[in-house]
Amino acid sequence: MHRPATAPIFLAPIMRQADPGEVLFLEGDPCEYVYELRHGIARGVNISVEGERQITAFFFAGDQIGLPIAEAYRFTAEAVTELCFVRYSRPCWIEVFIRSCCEQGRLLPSICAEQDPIFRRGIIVGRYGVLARICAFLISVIDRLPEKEGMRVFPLPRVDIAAYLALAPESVCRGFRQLREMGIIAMPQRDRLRLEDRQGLEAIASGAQI
Amino acid sequence: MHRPATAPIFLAPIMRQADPGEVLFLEGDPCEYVYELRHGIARGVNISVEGERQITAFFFAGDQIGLPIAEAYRFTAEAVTELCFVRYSRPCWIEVFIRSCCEQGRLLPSICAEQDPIFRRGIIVGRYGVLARICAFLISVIDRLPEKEGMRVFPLPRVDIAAYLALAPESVCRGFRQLREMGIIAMPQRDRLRLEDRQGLEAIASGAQI
DNA sequence: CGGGGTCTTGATTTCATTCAAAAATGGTGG
DNA sequence: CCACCATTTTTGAATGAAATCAAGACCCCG
Repeated sequence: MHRPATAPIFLAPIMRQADPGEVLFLEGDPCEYVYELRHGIARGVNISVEGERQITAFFFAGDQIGLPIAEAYRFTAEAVTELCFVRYSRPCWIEVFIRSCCEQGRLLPSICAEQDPIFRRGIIVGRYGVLARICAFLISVIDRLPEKEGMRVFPLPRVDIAAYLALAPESVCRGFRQLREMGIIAMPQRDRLRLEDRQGLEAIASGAQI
Repeated sequence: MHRPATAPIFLAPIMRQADPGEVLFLEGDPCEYVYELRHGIARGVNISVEGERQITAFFFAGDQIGLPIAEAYRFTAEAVTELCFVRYSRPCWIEVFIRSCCEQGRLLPSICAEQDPIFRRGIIVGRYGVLARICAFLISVIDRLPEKEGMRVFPLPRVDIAAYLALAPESVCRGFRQLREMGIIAMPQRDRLRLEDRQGLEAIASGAQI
């Protein structure tokens, strides 16, 4: 299991659980804890005044989320699947952070690890075309999904993928079908996925015409 | 090195300049310097393999960009207008960063200040509709534009706005026209802008139907 | 006073959303 | 184990919005 370089420094904390849909923390709340995912998938959610819901990132086992970079959390974090996680209090996390800054002289994978998915999502959503977005999305998640009997476990609801890609759920569905018909992916069930043609996927993701 | 407590955090560095279009640093290059803008506007650019160009952020006077959060810069930085800036070497910046972490116990506006615009852009681009995106964009920049004779100086090329909003330049143009006709903004010249109806702007930005 | 670039406008085409409905899935209780 | 229901997913057809295509206007600079 992937784990950030800071993890071993912490004392073993209590392992906690969350059910699908459960909220870990709310956008705007003061950053009290940093959450470290051990198992399962979480989503970062932002809701506009008018109720438009965007998923700004998906997070996986090994990710730390809710870093106290600002005073308040910048997104709401919810469990997508059953979740196992631990959490560190803000002062405790900052202490470890600073120590590891001093020792290693670099600003830590941890900050990067939370910011990067958000950054990448911006670029994915900025692409033209349903297929390009879906492919770019798949590339960014496929390697972090657990494997089972030669297939990736892909438990993300279509609605969530749509909210992440800024598309209608129907468009997501049609996109997946097209990729199946093109022989780029296999999806025998909703939540099982296998990459058949990585090159093709990458080509479409980076804007190649079909 | 001994320094009185009242001393400015950084020693006064050399003031540098850049012309429109000039590159400050390139995506992928190792983070050698942090750039602090003193005057003018810069853009963060990401180019896909196929040449699709996205502007992932605009930066203004007071912003620090190119923070060494990862080993390499995650975007290319270019001057949009004439630019004045200073820069700090990576080790120097990190030293100040850590000290200020320790003293204040918080992770600094500085990181936030670079990440936030990128985060916000993701949300803007994730919105449906040309007008909603343009309005959300205007809200995020209008207060950072310098004022002149009762109008904001708005020197961003339409092409850049389009690359930022993931729209065609023509759509940006039509959007601005519509906002003008609705009496929400005034744009007597390309690079002059006045907000006539902030509430209206905010309403459209957050998804209100017209 | 040109001339190259950016910007704006209009007409057309393309593509994604929407609307509507059917199929699949998962969970529950008999 | 099966029938039933609620929810999610998938599919098809129609609508609508933004991209594209093609000119024309404007602006800056020499």
